[in-house]
Amino acid sequence: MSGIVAEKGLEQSPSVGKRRQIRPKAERRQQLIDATIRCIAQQGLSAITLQMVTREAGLSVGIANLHFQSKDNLLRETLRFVAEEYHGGQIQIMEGAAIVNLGERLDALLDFQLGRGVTQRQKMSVWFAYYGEAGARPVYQKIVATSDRLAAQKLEALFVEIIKEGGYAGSDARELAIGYSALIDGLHLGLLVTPRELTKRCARAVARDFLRRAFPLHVH
Amino acid sequence: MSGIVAEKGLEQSPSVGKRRQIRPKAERRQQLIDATIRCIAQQGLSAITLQMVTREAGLSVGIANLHFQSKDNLLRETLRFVAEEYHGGQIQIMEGAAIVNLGERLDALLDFQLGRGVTQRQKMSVWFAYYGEAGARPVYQKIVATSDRLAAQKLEALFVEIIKEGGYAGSDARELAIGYSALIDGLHLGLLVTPRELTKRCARAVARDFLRRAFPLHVH
DNA sequence: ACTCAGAATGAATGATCGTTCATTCCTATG
DNA sequence: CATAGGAATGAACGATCATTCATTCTGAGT
Repeated sequence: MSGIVAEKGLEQSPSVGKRRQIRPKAERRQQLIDATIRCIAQQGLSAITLQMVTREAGLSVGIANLHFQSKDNLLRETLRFVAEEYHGGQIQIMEGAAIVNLGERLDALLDFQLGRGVTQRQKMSVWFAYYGEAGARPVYQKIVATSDRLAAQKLEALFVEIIKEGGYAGSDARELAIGYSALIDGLHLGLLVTPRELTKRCARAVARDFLRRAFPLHVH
Repeated sequence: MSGIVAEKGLEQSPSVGKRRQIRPKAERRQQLIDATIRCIAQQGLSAITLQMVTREAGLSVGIANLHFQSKDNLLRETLRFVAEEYHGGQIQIMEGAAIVNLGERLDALLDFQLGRGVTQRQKMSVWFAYYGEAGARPVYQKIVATSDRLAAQKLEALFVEIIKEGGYAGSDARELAIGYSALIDGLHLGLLVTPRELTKRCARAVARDFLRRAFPLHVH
């Protein structure tokens, strides 16, 4: 169903495979993290329960504390996974040698950030669920900041190249990178909270418009 | 201390005024909403408790269910209050006749949205705490959408005027309004999650840069 | 085929939460 | 001053949660 994260649909079977299976630790951890993501997206971070997560994973309640020492730790590791997946995907595009043309690289980045897929909405929910708690929990701030910083640096470096290539005078790469990142975050928020009034198509157009005003020679 | 919302500091007294007071219903409701805002900002939405809120308000536990029928309802009304305060403030600036110059009106709007004050950070926490749950709770989406729609319309109308006055060809007011709103939201997010890497001064500069590129004759 | 390290289970525990409601105590009204 | 209406209280209750751990079961190594 979801395609990207969940490779196995075995544990969903309702009343058949009751036979317990022993699997390597890393696999179980990922299985629980995936279930946590689905639960947060469907029920919210404040309503999440270990019974809920383990049932979604098709496992028993005790296993969560076996592989992650506590519920808090499971939530932290889940955030770390989502953050690294999102920022890692961006970084891969930005420093990937596959695309030489800088304008096309911008396009690829935008496609990734506002790309389609049911998964995307799931991830957005998780993303902002943690952001919402970040104000009260410095641990979340720290986890996000770690991978966020790297992506921000790569984006700034890409903008530096583009500014140099296009000869855009009076443009500050750092300021533009902060602006673009904030814009994407804000569009994600709009897609999540008011999906009726902000279509994905419109969000893409808005982001593209930002880039066009900044780098007219490279976009469109 | 906080100036805008909390007018009364009487209930903070720790061990003195134990004498119970009877106050009008509307006042108690607001008192509880204010306490809820402070608690969410400090502890997070997922950790909030009625005992926590009522203690912060200097009242007994039962009073929350007396004035709001349930905890869920208290949280909903708190979100409604914050949303209307934020969007109402914007609308007041945008349709206020006090400022005739359109460029100055933009400045005032930006000052309001990225203005200083301890209160601001408290409100941002609450704001995103609810956004984080919006994916799983359609009620929150509805509450925010109600006041958000109005502010979005007013902003678009302001941009239409500015585009007309400045003769900015090829600019879509609706698209720009969506982009500007998203940018502000994203900057708020950055200020909340990575305050070390995004100063308020920098956020202002980024937002101003966006407006300058869109309306060069009106800004700076 | 046998064994055993350790993965997996789920009933039990104690803590905490939202909600209720019998009771207490203000205060407006006469 | 006396009184009634209702605002405010907080102990009590049932539900639910995270966490523990004695027990069961698996599967790779011999």
